[in-house]
Amino acid sequence: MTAPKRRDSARSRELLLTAATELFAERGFDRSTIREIGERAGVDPALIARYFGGKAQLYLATLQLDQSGANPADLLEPERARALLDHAARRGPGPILRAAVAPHEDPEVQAAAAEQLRRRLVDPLCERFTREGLDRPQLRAELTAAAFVGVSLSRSSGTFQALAEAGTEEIVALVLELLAPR
Amino acid sequence: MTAPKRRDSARSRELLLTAATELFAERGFDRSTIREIGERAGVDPALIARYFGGKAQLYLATLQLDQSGANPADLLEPERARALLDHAARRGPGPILRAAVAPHEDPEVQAAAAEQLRRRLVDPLCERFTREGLDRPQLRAELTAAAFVGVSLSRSSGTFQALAEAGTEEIVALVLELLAPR
DNA sequence: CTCTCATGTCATCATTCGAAGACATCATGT
DNA sequence: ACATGATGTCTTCGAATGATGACATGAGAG
Repeated sequence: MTAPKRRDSARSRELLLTAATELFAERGFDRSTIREIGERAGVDPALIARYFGGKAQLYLATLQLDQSGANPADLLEPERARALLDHAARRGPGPILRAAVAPHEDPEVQAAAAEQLRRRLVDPLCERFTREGLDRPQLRAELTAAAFVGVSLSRSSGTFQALAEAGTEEIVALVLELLAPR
Repeated sequence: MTAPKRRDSARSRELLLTAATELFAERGFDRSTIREIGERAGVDPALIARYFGGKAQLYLATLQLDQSGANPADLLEPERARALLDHAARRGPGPILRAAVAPHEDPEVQAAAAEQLRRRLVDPLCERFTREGLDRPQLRAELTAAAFVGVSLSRSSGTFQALAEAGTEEIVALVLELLAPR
Protein backbone atom coordinates (compact mmCIF):
# COMPACT_ATOMS: atom_id res chain seq x y z
CA MET A 1 0.00 0.00 0.00
CA THR A 2 2.72 2.41 -0.77
CA ALA A 3 0.26 4.25 -2.96
CA PRO A 4 -1.12 2.68 -6.11
CA LYS A 5 0.76 3.43 -9.32
CA ARG A 6 -1.01 4.83 -12.30
CA ARG A 7 0.59 2.98 -15.09
CA ASP A 8 2.99 1.34 -12.70
CA SER A 9 6.21 3.18 -13.09
CA ALA A 10 7.52 1.29 -10.08
CA ARG A 11 6.94 -1.96 -11.88
CA SER A 12 8.74 -0.71 -14.98
CA ARG A 13 11.66 0.37 -12.86
CA GLU A 14 11.75 -3.00 -11.21
CA LEU A 15 11.60 -4.89 -14.49
CA LEU A 16 14.43 -2.83 -15.89
CA LEU A 17 16.50 -3.37 -12.79
CA THR A 18 15.99 -7.11 -12.89
CA ALA A 19 16.74 -7.42 -16.58
CA ALA A 20 19.81 -5.25 -16.21
CA THR A 21 21.10 -7.31 -13.32
CA GLU A 22 20.77 -10.46 -15.39
CA LEU A 23 22.37 -9.05 -18.48
CA PHE A 24 25.23 -7.37 -16.66
CA ALA A 25 25.89 -10.68 -14.95
CA GLU A 26 25.87 -12.62 -18.18
CA ARG A 27 27.79 -10.36 -20.51
CA GLY A 28 29.26 -7.63 -18.38
CA PHE A 29 28.58 -3.93 -18.55
CA ASP A 30 30.18 -3.05 -21.86
CA ARG A 31 28.60 -5.81 -23.88
CA SER A 32 25.12 -5.21 -22.54
CA THR A 33 23.08 -2.66 -24.44
CA ILE A 34 20.17 -0.68 -23.16
CA ARG A 35 18.11 -2.02 -26.04
CA GLU A 36 18.69 -5.59 -24.90
CA ILE A 37 17.85 -4.63 -21.37
CA GLY A 38 14.65 -3.02 -22.47
CA GLU A 39 13.76 -5.98 -24.64
CA ARG A 40 14.30 -8.47 -21.85
CA ALA A 41 12.36 -6.34 -19.43
CA GLY A 42 9.55 -5.74 -21.88
CA VAL A 43 10.00 -2.04 -21.27
CA ASP A 44 11.05 0.69 -23.63
CA PRO A 45 14.77 1.38 -23.24
CA ALA A 46 14.13 5.10 -23.23
CA LEU A 47 12.67 4.70 -19.76
CA ILE A 48 16.13 3.81 -18.52
CA ALA A 49 17.12 7.39 -19.04
CA ARG A 50 13.99 8.62 -17.35
CA TYR A 51 14.12 6.43 -14.29
CA PHE A 52 17.83 6.02 -13.74
CA GLY A 53 19.49 8.74 -15.72
CA GLY A 54 21.39 6.50 -18.07
CA LYS A 55 23.08 3.17 -18.48
CA ALA A 56 25.84 3.90 -15.99
CA GLN A 57 23.42 4.90 -13.26
CA LEU A 58 21.33 1.84 -13.96
CA TYR A 59 24.45 -0.19 -13.38
CA LEU A 60 25.06 1.59 -10.11
CA ALA A 61 21.50 0.79 -9.10
CA THR A 62 22.04 -2.91 -9.75
CA LEU A 63 25.13 -2.81 -7.57
CA GLN A 64 23.19 -1.50 -4.62
CA LEU A 65 20.45 -4.01 -5.26
CA ASP A 66 21.67 -7.17 -3.59
CA GLN A 67 23.76 -5.77 -0.82
CA SER A 68 20.87 -6.65 1.42
CA GLY A 69 22.64 -9.03 3.76
CA ALA A 70 24.72 -7.18 6.30
CA ASN A 71 28.08 -8.67 7.14
CA PRO A 72 28.39 -11.66 4.85
CA ALA A 73 30.46 -14.62 5.83
CA ASP A 74 33.94 -14.83 4.37
CA LEU A 75 34.95 -16.89 1.39
CA LEU A 76 36.54 -19.61 3.42
CA GLU A 77 33.22 -20.57 4.91
CA PRO A 78 32.09 -23.48 2.78
CA GLU A 79 28.51 -22.25 2.56
CA ARG A 80 29.63 -18.83 1.41
CA ALA A 81 31.98 -20.21 -1.22
CA ARG A 82 29.32 -22.59 -2.42
CA ALA A 83 26.72 -19.85 -2.62
CA LEU A 84 28.98 -17.59 -4.64
CA LEU A 85 30.14 -20.27 -7.04
CA ASP A 86 26.67 -21.63 -7.48
CA HIS A 87 25.21 -18.22 -8.13
CA ALA A 88 27.93 -17.49 -10.67
CA ALA A 89 27.37 -20.78 -12.43
CA ARG A 90 23.66 -20.25 -12.79
CA ARG A 91 23.27 -16.53 -13.36
CA GLY A 92 26.69 -15.49 -14.47
CA PRO A 93 29.50 -14.14 -12.36
CA GLY A 94 27.85 -10.85 -11.66
CA PRO A 95 29.06 -7.38 -12.38
CA ILE A 96 31.03 -7.04 -9.18
CA LEU A 97 33.41 -9.88 -9.82
CA ARG A 98 33.94 -8.66 -13.33
CA ALA A 99 34.94 -5.27 -12.03
CA ALA A 100 37.87 -6.84 -10.19
CA VAL A 101 39.65 -7.81 -13.37
CA ALA A 102 38.31 -5.31 -15.91
CA PRO A 103 37.84 -1.83 -14.51
CA HIS A 104 35.16 0.41 -15.93
CA GLU A 105 36.03 3.53 -17.81
CA ASP A 106 33.84 5.71 -15.65
CA PRO A 107 35.79 6.27 -12.40
CA GLU A 108 32.65 6.68 -10.36
CA VAL A 109 31.25 3.40 -11.57
CA GLN A 110 34.51 1.62 -10.95
CA ALA A 111 34.79 3.07 -7.45
CA ALA A 112 31.33 1.84 -6.57
CA ALA A 113 32.08 -1.65 -7.86
CA ALA A 114 35.39 -1.72 -6.00
CA GLU A 115 33.68 -0.80 -2.77
CA GLN A 116 31.14 -3.58 -3.13
CA LEU A 117 33.95 -5.97 -3.82
CA ARG A 118 35.76 -4.89 -0.72
CA ARG A 119 32.76 -5.05 1.55
CA ARG A 120 31.53 -8.39 0.35
CA LEU A 121 34.72 -10.32 -0.23
CA VAL A 122 37.82 -8.65 1.08
CA ASP A 123 36.73 -7.24 4.44
CA PRO A 124 35.34 -10.49 5.83
CA LEU A 125 38.52 -12.27 4.83
CA CYS A 126 40.62 -9.57 6.36
CA GLU A 127 38.75 -9.91 9.61
CA ARG A 128 39.32 -13.63 9.63
CA PHE A 129 43.01 -13.34 8.89
CA THR A 130 43.40 -10.72 11.58
CA ARG A 131 41.57 -12.96 14.01
CA GLU A 132 43.91 -15.79 13.15
CA GLY A 133 46.92 -13.58 13.71
CA LEU A 134 48.33 -13.82 10.18
CA ASP A 135 50.70 -11.15 9.00
CA ARG A 136 49.58 -8.73 6.28
CA PRO A 137 45.94 -9.62 6.64
CA GLN A 138 44.74 -7.00 4.16
CA LEU A 139 47.10 -8.12 1.44
CA ARG A 140 46.29 -11.75 2.07
CA ALA A 141 42.60 -11.01 1.94
CA GLU A 142 42.85 -9.21 -1.37
CA LEU A 143 45.03 -11.94 -2.78
CA THR A 144 42.63 -14.64 -1.72
CA ALA A 145 39.66 -12.72 -3.07
CA ALA A 146 41.45 -12.15 -6.37
CA ALA A 147 42.22 -15.83 -6.69
CA PHE A 148 38.61 -16.70 -5.97
CA VAL A 149 37.42 -14.19 -8.54
CA GLY A 150 39.73 -15.77 -11.09
CA VAL A 151 38.33 -19.20 -10.41
CA SER A 152 34.76 -18.02 -10.48
CA LEU A 153 35.09 -16.05 -13.68
CA SER A 154 37.13 -18.71 -15.40
CA ARG A 155 34.57 -21.30 -14.58
CA SER A 156 31.76 -19.22 -15.98
CA SER A 157 33.67 -18.26 -19.07
CA GLY A 158 34.04 -21.82 -20.23
CA THR A 159 37.63 -21.27 -21.25
CA PHE A 160 38.86 -24.05 -18.99
CA GLN A 161 37.11 -27.23 -19.92
CA ALA A 162 37.56 -29.32 -16.81
CA LEU A 163 36.81 -26.34 -14.62
CA ALA A 164 33.59 -25.62 -16.46
CA GLU A 165 32.43 -29.21 -16.34
CA ALA A 166 33.23 -29.96 -12.74
CA GLY A 167 30.40 -29.87 -10.23
CA THR A 168 30.05 -27.07 -7.76
CA GLU A 169 30.75 -29.29 -4.78
CA GLU A 170 33.96 -30.49 -6.30
CA ILE A 171 35.11 -26.98 -6.99
CA VAL A 172 34.17 -25.80 -3.54
CA ALA A 173 36.25 -28.52 -1.94
CA LEU A 174 39.28 -27.84 -4.10
CA VAL A 175 39.01 -24.07 -3.79
CA LEU A 176 38.84 -24.22 -0.04
CA GLU A 177 41.80 -26.55 0.03
CA LEU A 178 43.68 -24.18 -2.22
CA LEU A 179 42.85 -20.92 -0.50
CA ALA A 180 42.85 -21.93 3.13
CA PRO A 181 45.85 -20.48 4.95
CA ARG A 182 48.20 -22.93 6.55
CA MET B 1 69.21 -9.98 -46.80
CA THR B 2 65.90 -11.59 -47.16
CA ALA B 3 65.26 -9.26 -50.04
CA PRO B 4 65.20 -5.54 -49.44
CA LYS B 5 61.81 -4.00 -48.77
CA ARG B 6 60.55 -1.35 -51.09
CA ARG B 7 58.77 0.87 -48.74
CA ASP B 8 59.25 -1.62 -45.95
CA SER B 9 55.97 -3.39 -45.62
CA ALA B 10 57.65 -5.79 -43.24
CA ARG B 11 58.50 -2.93 -40.96
CA SER B 12 54.94 -1.62 -41.05
CA ARG B 13 53.65 -5.06 -40.22
CA GLU B 14 56.07 -5.30 -37.35
CA LEU B 15 55.16 -1.88 -35.98
CA LEU B 16 51.48 -2.72 -36.12
CA LEU B 17 52.06 -6.02 -34.41
CA THR B 18 54.06 -4.42 -31.62
CA ALA B 19 51.58 -1.63 -31.05
CA ALA B 20 48.69 -4.08 -31.10
CA THR B 21 50.38 -6.33 -28.57
CA GLU B 22 50.87 -3.41 -26.23
CA LEU B 23 47.37 -2.06 -26.59
CA PHE B 24 45.67 -5.43 -26.29
CA ALA B 25 47.70 -6.03 -23.15
CA GLU B 26 46.76 -2.69 -21.65
CA ARG B 27 43.09 -2.43 -22.50
CA GLY B 28 42.04 -5.78 -23.86
CA PHE B 29 40.74 -6.57 -27.29
CA ASP B 30 37.36 -4.87 -27.19
CA ARG B 31 38.55 -1.55 -25.87
CA SER B 32 41.44 -1.30 -28.29
CA THR B 33 40.59 0.31 -31.61
CA ILE B 34 42.46 -0.10 -34.85
CA ARG B 35 42.78 3.66 -35.02
CA GLU B 36 44.66 3.71 -31.73
CA ILE B 37 46.84 0.85 -32.86
CA GLY B 38 47.67 2.67 -36.04
CA GLU B 39 48.38 5.85 -34.18
CA ARG B 40 50.73 4.19 -31.73
CA ALA B 41 52.49 2.35 -34.51
CA GLY B 42 52.74 5.43 -36.67
CA VAL B 43 51.11 3.45 -39.42
CA ASP B 44 47.81 4.00 -41.14
CA PRO B 45 45.15 1.74 -39.60
CA ALA B 46 43.93 0.75 -43.03
CA LEU B 47 47.06 -1.31 -43.43
CA ILE B 48 45.82 -3.61 -40.69
CA ALA B 49 43.21 -4.86 -43.09
CA ARG B 50 45.75 -5.27 -45.82
CA TYR B 51 48.42 -7.08 -43.86
CA PHE B 52 46.37 -9.07 -41.41
CA GLY B 53 42.86 -9.14 -42.78
CA GLY B 54 41.24 -7.28 -39.92
CA LYS B 55 41.34 -6.58 -36.23
CA ALA B 56 40.55 -10.13 -35.20
CA GLN B 57 43.30 -11.62 -37.31
CA LEU B 58 45.73 -9.05 -35.99
CA TYR B 59 44.84 -10.25 -32.53
CA LEU B 60 45.47 -13.82 -33.57
CA ALA B 61 48.85 -12.77 -34.89
CA THR B 62 49.78 -11.21 -31.55
CA LEU B 63 48.84 -14.45 -29.82
CA GLN B 64 51.27 -16.44 -31.90
CA LEU B 65 53.92 -13.81 -31.42
CA ASP B 66 55.48 -14.64 -28.08
CA GLN B 67 55.03 -18.34 -27.95
CA SER B 68 58.70 -18.56 -28.77
CA GLY B 69 59.85 -20.49 -25.73
CA ALA B 70 59.00 -24.14 -26.03
CA ASN B 71 57.81 -25.87 -22.89
CA PRO B 72 57.66 -23.12 -20.32
CA ALA B 73 58.11 -23.87 -16.67
CA ASP B 74 54.97 -24.19 -14.60
CA LEU B 75 53.51 -21.48 -12.42
CA LEU B 76 54.81 -22.95 -9.22
CA GLU B 77 58.39 -22.36 -10.25
CA PRO B 78 59.25 -19.07 -8.56
CA GLU B 79 61.04 -17.69 -11.61
CA ARG B 80 58.09 -18.43 -13.82
CA ALA B 81 55.61 -16.85 -11.43
CA ARG B 82 57.82 -13.84 -11.03
CA ALA B 83 58.26 -13.44 -14.76
CA LEU B 84 54.54 -13.58 -15.41
CA LEU B 85 53.60 -11.20 -12.63
CA ASP B 86 56.37 -8.81 -13.48
CA HIS B 87 55.45 -8.77 -17.13
CA ALA B 88 51.82 -8.16 -16.28
CA ALA B 89 52.70 -5.32 -13.94
CA ARG B 90 54.80 -3.53 -16.50
CA ARG B 91 53.05 -4.15 -19.80
CA GLY B 92 49.60 -5.14 -18.76
CA PRO B 93 48.27 -8.62 -18.20
CA GLY B 94 48.32 -9.57 -21.83
CA PRO B 95 45.50 -10.71 -24.02
CA ILE B 96 45.80 -14.34 -23.10
CA LEU B 97 45.07 -13.93 -19.43
CA ARG B 98 42.16 -11.70 -20.24
CA ALA B 99 40.67 -14.37 -22.43
CA ALA B 100 40.43 -16.68 -19.42
CA VAL B 101 37.84 -14.52 -17.72
CA ALA B 102 36.18 -12.69 -20.61
CA PRO B 103 35.69 -14.81 -23.70
CA HIS B 104 35.73 -13.19 -27.09
CA GLU B 105 32.66 -13.07 -29.24
CA ASP B 106 34.41 -14.62 -32.19
CA PRO B 107 34.65 -18.36 -31.44
CA GLU B 108 37.77 -18.80 -33.51
CA VAL B 109 39.55 -16.04 -31.64
CA GLN B 110 38.47 -17.43 -28.32
CA ALA B 111 39.60 -20.92 -29.24
CA ALA B 112 43.05 -19.67 -30.16
CA ALA B 113 43.37 -17.77 -26.91
CA ALA B 114 42.18 -20.75 -24.92
CA GLU B 115 44.78 -22.97 -26.55
CA GLN B 116 47.57 -20.56 -25.70
CA LEU B 117 46.33 -20.45 -22.16
CA ARG B 118 46.35 -24.20 -21.93
CA ARG B 119 49.76 -24.65 -23.43
CA ARG B 120 51.45 -21.96 -21.41
CA LEU B 121 49.80 -22.27 -18.03
CA VAL B 122 47.65 -25.33 -17.62
CA ASP B 123 49.66 -28.08 -19.29
CA PRO B 124 52.87 -27.48 -17.35
CA LEU B 125 50.92 -27.49 -14.12
CA CYS B 126 49.09 -30.62 -15.11
CA GLU B 127 52.40 -32.35 -15.77
CA ARG B 128 53.69 -31.35 -12.38
CA PHE B 129 50.60 -32.50 -10.57
CA THR B 130 50.67 -35.79 -12.42
CA ARG B 131 54.32 -36.21 -11.52
CA GLU B 132 53.48 -35.56 -7.90
CA GLY B 133 50.73 -38.13 -8.02
CA LEU B 134 47.88 -35.78 -7.13
CA ASP B 135 44.36 -36.80 -8.01
CA ARG B 136 42.50 -34.89 -10.72
CA PRO B 137 45.63 -33.24 -12.04
CA GLN B 138 43.86 -31.56 -14.96
CA LEU B 139 41.20 -29.99 -12.79
CA ARG B 140 43.74 -28.89 -10.23
CA ALA B 141 45.90 -27.39 -12.93
CA GLU B 142 43.03 -25.38 -14.38
CA LEU B 143 41.96 -24.28 -10.94
CA THR B 144 45.45 -23.14 -10.04
CA ALA B 145 45.87 -21.35 -13.34
CA ALA B 146 42.51 -19.63 -12.92
CA ALA B 147 43.45 -18.45 -9.45
CA PHE B 148 46.73 -17.12 -10.75
CA VAL B 149 44.99 -15.33 -13.57
CA GLY B 150 42.66 -13.73 -11.06
CA VAL B 151 45.54 -12.47 -8.99
CA SER B 152 47.45 -11.21 -11.98
CA LEU B 153 44.51 -9.41 -13.53
CA SER B 154 43.34 -7.98 -10.24
CA ARG B 155 46.74 -6.60 -9.52
CA SER B 156 46.95 -4.91 -12.88
CA SER B 157 43.45 -3.56 -12.69
CA GLY B 158 44.15 -1.54 -9.58
CA THR B 159 40.85 -2.51 -8.05
CA PHE B 160 42.53 -3.96 -4.97
CA GLN B 161 44.65 -1.34 -3.37
CA ALA B 162 47.04 -3.40 -1.29
CA LEU B 163 47.46 -5.87 -4.10
CA ALA B 164 48.31 -3.15 -6.58
CA GLU B 165 50.80 -1.50 -4.26
CA ALA B 166 52.63 -4.58 -3.09
CA GLY B 167 55.95 -5.39 -4.70
CA THR B 168 56.33 -8.24 -7.11
CA GLU B 169 58.54 -10.25 -4.77
CA GLU B 170 56.00 -10.02 -2.03
CA ILE B 171 53.23 -11.18 -4.30
CA VAL B 172 55.29 -14.01 -5.69
CA ALA B 173 55.99 -15.33 -2.23
CA LEU B 174 52.37 -15.15 -1.15
CA VAL B 175 51.03 -16.58 -4.38
CA LEU B 176 53.35 -19.54 -4.24
CA GLU B 177 52.41 -20.14 -0.65
CA LEU B 178 48.76 -19.95 -1.61
CA LEU B 179 48.82 -22.10 -4.71
CA ALA B 180 51.32 -24.75 -3.76
CA PRO B 181 49.64 -28.09 -3.17
CA ARG B 182 50.06 -29.63 0.20
C1' DC C 1 -16.35 16.02 -18.06
C1' DT C 2 -12.11 17.99 -18.71
C1' DC C 3 -7.65 19.34 -17.52
C1' DT C 4 -3.20 17.96 -16.32
C1' DC C 5 0.69 15.49 -15.68
C1' DA C 6 2.87 11.06 -15.15
C1' DT C 7 3.80 7.39 -18.13
C1' DG C 8 4.85 5.13 -22.39
C1' DT C 9 6.18 5.08 -27.57
C1' DC C 10 8.65 6.40 -31.29
C1' DA C 11 11.92 8.67 -34.28
C1' DT C 12 16.19 10.73 -34.58
C1' DC C 13 20.83 12.52 -33.45
C1' DA C 14 25.78 12.26 -32.60
C1' DT C 15 29.41 9.37 -31.92
C1' DT C 16 32.32 5.48 -32.42
C1' DC C 17 33.90 1.58 -34.72
C1' DG C 18 35.58 -1.79 -38.24
C1' DA C 19 35.80 -2.26 -42.95
C1' DA C 20 36.36 -1.19 -47.75
C1' DG C 21 37.71 1.23 -51.65
C1' DA C 22 39.43 5.14 -54.43
C1' DC C 23 43.42 7.45 -55.27
C1' DA C 24 48.36 8.77 -54.83
C1' DT C 25 53.18 7.50 -54.65
C1' DC C 26 57.30 5.03 -54.95
C1' DA C 27 60.39 1.16 -56.31
C1' DT C 28 61.72 -2.21 -59.37
C1' DG C 29 62.07 -4.86 -63.78
C1' DT C 30 62.54 -4.41 -68.53
C1' DA D 1 62.34 5.95 -69.45
C1' DC D 2 58.28 3.65 -68.81
C1' DA D 3 55.06 0.39 -67.07
C1' DT D 4 53.54 -2.29 -63.34
C1' DG D 5 52.59 -3.62 -59.02
C1' DA D 6 53.39 -2.92 -54.21
C1' DT D 7 52.80 0.41 -50.57
C1' DG D 8 50.73 4.25 -48.23
C1' DT D 9 46.92 7.97 -47.47
C1' DC D 10 42.51 9.52 -47.27
C1' DT D 11 37.50 9.39 -47.46
C1' DT D 12 33.43 7.26 -46.82
C1' DC D 13 30.09 3.61 -45.61
C1' DG D 14 27.14 0.90 -42.72
C1' DA D 15 26.20 -0.75 -38.31
C1' DA D 16 25.80 -0.33 -33.40
C1' DT D 17 25.04 2.38 -29.40
C1' DG D 18 23.69 5.80 -25.80
C1' DA D 19 21.12 9.66 -25.41
C1' DT D 20 17.41 12.98 -26.25
C1' DG D 21 13.13 15.06 -27.24
C1' DA D 22 8.69 15.23 -29.57
C1' DC D 23 4.45 13.13 -29.42
C1' DA D 24 0.67 9.94 -27.76
C1' DT D 25 -1.94 7.99 -24.04
C1' DG D 26 -4.10 6.98 -19.93
C1' DA D 27 -5.34 7.88 -15.00
C1' DG D 28 -6.61 10.72 -11.46
C1' DA D 29 -8.03 15.66 -9.61
C1' DG D 30 -11.18 19.24 -9.65
